[in-house]
Amino acid sequence: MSNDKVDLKMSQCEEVDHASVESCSTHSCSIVEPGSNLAIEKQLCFSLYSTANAIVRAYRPMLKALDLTYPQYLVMIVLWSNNGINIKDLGQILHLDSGTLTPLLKRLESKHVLTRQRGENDERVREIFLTEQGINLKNQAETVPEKMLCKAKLPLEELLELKKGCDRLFENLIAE
Amino acid sequence: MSNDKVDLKMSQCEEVDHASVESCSTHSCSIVEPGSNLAIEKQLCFSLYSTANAIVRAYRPMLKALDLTYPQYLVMIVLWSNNGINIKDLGQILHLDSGTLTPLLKRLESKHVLTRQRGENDERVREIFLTEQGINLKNQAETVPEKMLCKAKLPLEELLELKKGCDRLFENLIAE
DNA sequence: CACAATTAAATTGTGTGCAATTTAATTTGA
DNA sequence: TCAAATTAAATTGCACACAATTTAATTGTG
Repeated sequence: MSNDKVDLKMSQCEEVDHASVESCSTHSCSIVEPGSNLAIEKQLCFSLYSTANAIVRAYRPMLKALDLTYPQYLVMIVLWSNNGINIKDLGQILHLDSGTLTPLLKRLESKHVLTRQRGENDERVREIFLTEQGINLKNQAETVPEKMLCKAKLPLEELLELKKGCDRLFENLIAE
Repeated sequence: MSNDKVDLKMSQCEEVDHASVESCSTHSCSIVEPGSNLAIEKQLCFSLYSTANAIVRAYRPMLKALDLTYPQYLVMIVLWSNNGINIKDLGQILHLDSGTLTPLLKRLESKHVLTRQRGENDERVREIFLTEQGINLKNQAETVPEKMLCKAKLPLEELLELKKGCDRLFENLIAE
C-alpha cells in the first residue's frame, strides 16, 4: 500500500546514490521520474506531517466532548501532573513557545479550567493553576487514550517502535 | 532518553491493563502517577506531533532560500511531477482541503511560481500550472532532501521503518 | 548603588489546517 | 427540459505554530 523509500539519499551528506530508487505511487495521477528525490510518496517527512495532521483530526471528535483542542488537551495533561507550572517549563515539556502558549492559555482561562497567576517572588513568571473544573475534567479525559489506541488499530508493540523512532528523530532535529 | 509506553493501553478498546506502566520522566518537575494513561512522555501521538513540528522548523532555513514554506514546498513537489493538476487531485495527494490550498496557491501565484487557470471543459475546476520560474525552482530544491537526511542523522533503514509505521498509522486513522 | 545584560511573557504578523458554509457550474432524473 | 442534486472551489471563522520584536522584571557587575 505504501512505498518504501525516503525523502533523501544515502547518509554522510555527500554521497548520493542515484540508483536503487523505484516503485510506483499509491496516488492518482503522479508520474514520478524514477530516481527523483522529490517524489512525494517517498518522503518520510511528508508521511510524518500527514500523520500528525491525521492524529489531530482523529482526536477532534473525542476532545470536542471536553471542549478542548488537541494542543489544549496536551496542556491539560501536563497540568494534571504539574499544577502551578510556569509557561517556560510548560513550553519546555510541550516544545512550544510563549507565542503559542500565551493565547492558548488565555482561551483555557476563559473556559474556566485554569487561572494564570503572577509568580510570588518573580513578577515576570506566570504560574498556571487548574480550577476545580479543570481538575475534574481529568475524569472525562481518562478514556481518551484508550479510544485513540482503538482508532490506531495497530499492535502496541508497533506503536512503541514508532514512538521510539519519532523520539530519536526529534532529538536529532532539535540538536541544533 | 525517552520513555517507551504509549498513550493508551491494551488493544481491543475494552480491556484496560492498569499494571505494567512505570518509569520516570525526562522532564523537569513531572510527578506522574504510575499507571496513568495521561502521562505526556508516554504518548506516541505527542511524539509524532512534536516531531512533525520539529520537521517543519528544520526545513524552514533550507526553504527560506527558495522563498517557500514547507506546505508550499510540498505543493511544488507535486507540481513538478503533475503540472496542470487541479485542486481536488492536489488535495487528495497532499491530504489537504481547498480551505488550506486555495489561499496557499494564491500566495504561490503572487510569488509568480504558478498560475491558477479555469478548466477548459469545466469552469468549476482550477488547474495549476507552473511558470518558468516555478519550473526552474526545482533545480534549487533538488538538494533539499539530502540536506534533510543529513539533519535527521539516522540510518536510512531506520527512517524507512519510521515511514512505514507512519503510513500504516495514517491509513488506519483516515479509514473513517 | 546604578545600569547593562538577561530573562519571562506578551505582542505582532504571517501562514497554515480545517470545519462549516457559500457560490457557481455541471450533472441527473422525473 | 429544467429543477434538484451533486460537485469544485472559495469563503469564513477559529486556533494553532513560530519568528521577531517588545515590555517589564530581575540579576549581575563595576
